[in-house]
Amino acid sequence: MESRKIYNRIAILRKEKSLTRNELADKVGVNFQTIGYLEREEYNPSLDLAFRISEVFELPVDLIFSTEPLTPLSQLLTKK
Amino acid sequence: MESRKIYNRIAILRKEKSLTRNELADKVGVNFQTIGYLEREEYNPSLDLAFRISEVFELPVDLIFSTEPLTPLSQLLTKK
DNA sequence: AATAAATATTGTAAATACACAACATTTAAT
DNA sequence: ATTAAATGTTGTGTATTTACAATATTTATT
Repeated sequence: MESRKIYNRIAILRKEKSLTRNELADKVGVNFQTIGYLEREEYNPSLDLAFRISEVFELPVDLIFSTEPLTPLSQLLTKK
Repeated sequence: MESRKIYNRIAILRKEKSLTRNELADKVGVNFQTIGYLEREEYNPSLDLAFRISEVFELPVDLIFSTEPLTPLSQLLTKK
């Protein structure tokens, strides 16, 4: 199908919680190197993995992942 | 990682719009048989495909897909 | 500056997603 | 009841996701 690249906020969200990739990987249930691949956006997560990450961060999938390059989360909070 | 099964509302949403699988497949940009696989939940879509479907239906990913078996959408609209 | 911890890179292998084809079955329309 | 359209089933092939290992590089800590 020629899959589009999906952008994500994993690295920022992980740092907000002061987690290492290893720690996040444990919570999510994947290899720590998989977190690396995702943060570098070298490949897209499966839908299940996206959901696992969304559960760990307690945020909807659409807030963490996007088909468009991501602006900093803080920017989303400003009035306009 | 042992991927969990993801449930979805594709069939209902498609029927609400009176689309055939072929028509939905065209909009989404996949083979019509892929829509079949997804509706039967025989495999999970990639994250990109989930986003494409979410774009076609103009609904967030989390409303269409879930790690839990899905209740009818109508039920979501009732007070309680 | 030396060390340790974290992250990046490269490579191999397995599982899953997706395309596509051919045929069977079900559903809808006349 | 026929026919046509839609959906299901089975199978093969390719691409992508993930695991894991080994080593290199970067960043933090002392």
